[in-house]
Amino acid sequence: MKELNKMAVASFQVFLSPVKREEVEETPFLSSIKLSSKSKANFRPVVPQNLSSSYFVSATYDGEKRAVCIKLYEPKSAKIYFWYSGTEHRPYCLSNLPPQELEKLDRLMSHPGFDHFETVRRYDLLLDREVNLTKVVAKDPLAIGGRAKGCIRDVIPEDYPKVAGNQKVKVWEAFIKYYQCYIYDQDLAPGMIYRVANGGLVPVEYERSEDVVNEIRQLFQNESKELLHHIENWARLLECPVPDFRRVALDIEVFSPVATRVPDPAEAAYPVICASLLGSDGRKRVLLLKREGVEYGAEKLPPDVKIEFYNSERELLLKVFEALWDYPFVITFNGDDFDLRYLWRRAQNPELNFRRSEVPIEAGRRVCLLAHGIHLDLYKFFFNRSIQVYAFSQKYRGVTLDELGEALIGKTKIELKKTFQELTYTELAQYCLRDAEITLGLTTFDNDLVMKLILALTRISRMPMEDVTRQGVSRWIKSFLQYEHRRRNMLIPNAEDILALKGRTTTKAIIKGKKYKGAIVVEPKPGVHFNVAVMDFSSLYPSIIKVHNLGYQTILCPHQECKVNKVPETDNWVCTKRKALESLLIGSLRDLRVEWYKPRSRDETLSSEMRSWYNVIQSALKVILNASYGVFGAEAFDLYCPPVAEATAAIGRHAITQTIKSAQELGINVIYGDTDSIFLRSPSPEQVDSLMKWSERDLGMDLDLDKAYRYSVFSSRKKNYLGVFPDGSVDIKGLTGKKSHVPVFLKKAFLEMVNRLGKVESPAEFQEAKREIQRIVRDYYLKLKRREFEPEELAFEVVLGKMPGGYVKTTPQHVKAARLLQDKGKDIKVGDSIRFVKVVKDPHVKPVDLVSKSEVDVDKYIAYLQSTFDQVLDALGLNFDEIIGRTSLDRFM
DNA sequence: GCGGACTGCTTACCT
DNA sequence: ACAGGTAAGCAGTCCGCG
Repeated sequence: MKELNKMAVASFQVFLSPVKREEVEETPFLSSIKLSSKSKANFRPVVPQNLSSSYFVSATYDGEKRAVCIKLYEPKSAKIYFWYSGTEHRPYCLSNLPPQELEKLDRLMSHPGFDHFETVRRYDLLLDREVNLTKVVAKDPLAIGGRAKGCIRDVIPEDYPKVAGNQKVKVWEAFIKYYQCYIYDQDLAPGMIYRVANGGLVPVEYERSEDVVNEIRQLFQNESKELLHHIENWARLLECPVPDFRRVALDIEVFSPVATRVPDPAEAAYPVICASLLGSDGRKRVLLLKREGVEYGAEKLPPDVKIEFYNSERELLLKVFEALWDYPFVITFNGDDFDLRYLWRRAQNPELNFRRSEVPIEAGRRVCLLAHGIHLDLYKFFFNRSIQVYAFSQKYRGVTLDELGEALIGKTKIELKKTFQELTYTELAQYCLRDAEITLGLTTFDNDLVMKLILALTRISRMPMEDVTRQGVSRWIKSFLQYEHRRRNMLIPNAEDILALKGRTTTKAIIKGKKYKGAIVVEPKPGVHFNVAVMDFSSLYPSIIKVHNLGYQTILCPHQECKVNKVPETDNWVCTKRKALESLLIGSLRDLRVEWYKPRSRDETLSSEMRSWYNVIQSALKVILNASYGVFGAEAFDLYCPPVAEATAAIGRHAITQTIKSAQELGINVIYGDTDSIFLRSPSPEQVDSLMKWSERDLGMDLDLDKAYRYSVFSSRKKNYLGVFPDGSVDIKGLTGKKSHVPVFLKKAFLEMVNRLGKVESPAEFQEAKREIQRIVRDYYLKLKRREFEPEELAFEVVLGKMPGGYVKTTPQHVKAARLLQDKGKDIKVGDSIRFVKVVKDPHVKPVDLVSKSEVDVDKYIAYLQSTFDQVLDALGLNFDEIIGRTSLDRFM
């Protein structure tokens, strides 16, 4: 085990005046606590010489100490401790110029942050050979790449051509945050357990069951040694137990002179009038500012909620700050941009007279972090598309506290009938408390699922918890790939170098403006098909990346002899001599999820606690795996390499076409397929089995039976079908009647039909069902004709993708409605759902609240009813016009 | 000046 | 700031039309 040297600094967090606070208890495992007498450090939590097992939860760079600060969470005391790196590691970047050439650069040599040169060797994966490089070591990360002019990474390529002509000079690894650099080089594992011994940071091996280790080894014995090694490494990170996170949810309310305006945190011009602090320890506090003319109110708050009144805003803020110094984790919803930012800005107000050291918030340009604990902004986390789609299977749509609360924990915000100023104290308290309840609830439901998910992602990505919650999946993947490069002494390439060598694609996308051809969708066979089996490749793209050795190094590699190893349908070739890092890492994650965590998350022989943890891990892996192909086609990704994405998709197309061919040769009727799946009409178990074996043998990939339908209904439209399971439940894909923006009137009609279809068990029962479906269609048609509806039921609900003013090319209907709302003084933001009804009069839309029954454009709704039902009626051999008794002449009229 | 054919924009969805 | 493919509706444009 490796011990790291560091410098030990002072003690514990101590509050001197003006904040009164109980003496902090000394915990027995802290051997030396030094209390700093310097007022500047009053509020700084400090470093113990010794500390028992604690979780590495965060890392930052401390500019004053010129050291990496690692935040350790000790779960028994439920406190955060700091550990600082020493001088053994310094920020650096790499250059291809030898030291004697670099020495010619005045601005480099005279840079106050420059320290020294070292000569190093690295493996350059693009060139497939070792290279000699100079490590330019600095005293401070800002010297390498600060915002000030003349930082080292700019100076080297700018100045060298001036002294030596046009020679190609480059720098590498100059854009890596220093604390990440430190994590990679010291082989640290965020999210894992460490202790501090004599001032050194020591990894702690947790107790692992021998059985688990052996079972994993057994399970993957046929894989390569390298792959097994990675599987075991990931498992070591992911099997590690999870602590209980002591945390507080914070929500504040601010006075506003204009009822419809939210106060701007950049100004923080108005007082904070209420704050809720809801602890995972059960403490529930609502802090209220006493104001003139405000009534107490009759509302009863729960008895365990402590209501605190403050005569001055300063006192109130001090109490809030006290909690922010105390709790190791602080949870907010949009705290980066509102709650914490507002508090921070407010504390700058000279009238409130706060000293810098009293304020626990460190406001950056886009984030607000805590000087002491960890701030997790759930808005950013739930906004993450990958989290939304893959971890929560689109259970929520809009990313608002209200919608998330409703969708995940069944708790909504309190609806206000009055403006903020008109609220009584208790009404305000209730409102604010509810927001904090939802915020905390979002981290506690399903046994702290969200906290566990964040921790799992922290371990995989090797990033601090704060960063994991704020950044997208491409950053997570980048981070662990950078770590793996450093582990192996490989040079982390510059994006432009990959692009220069491997930026071209050879296939033509079907969609205009896309870079390469994607997946195949099989033309469906329209009609009703009984006994349908759906087979699919488990994790198709990650499997391809694994099996076909794909990565930026191996695609279009420099070896002449590999050029025959062509990717089908493209001009790309893949290396036959080296193993790609991405192939190894994504492959091992895939195998671990598919073969280990997914089955065990459903294994009834395990405790429910174990199952739920395994379920968290398998969804974390799912999030990463689902993005692992896409990132190579995403310009923002540091290892952006379009031919890798192109090859992955091409091999995917090849795999599914071959599979369809093979199925047909086995005499199976393939009725549909999309990307990685094929739909088979009443195949025999033997046929299914043969196909699985064929895939395993000929493609080297797992083709599994995914689901079986009693019957399925297809129109001629792709990505558009309905399948009835043996138990009568109905799987609906892509049909308009299920889409979220469709008026409830149409959804209700559609649902009635779906329910009827769920009851059909055999072809013979279809006649009766068809008759009833015709009746349903007629009923709803007549309801529209007779205007038997409420405008509310006819509202479309479409989300604004931009600010209403941002639409310059066209003005879609929901934007027209949004602008009408703005005219009424409503505050409209990106992401808001706009509810509107189609009307006869000119702009043809109206916000739902302004519509009366008589203005509704009934014909438009009948047309919508038709298109909604046509998707299914086609397949049933029914015709909308005939059902409603409309002749072609009627339609002409 | 109007309608049809067309393209492009936008959203929601599938894998 | 993961990808491409598909459906649907509407907005805008162009062209023909005595």
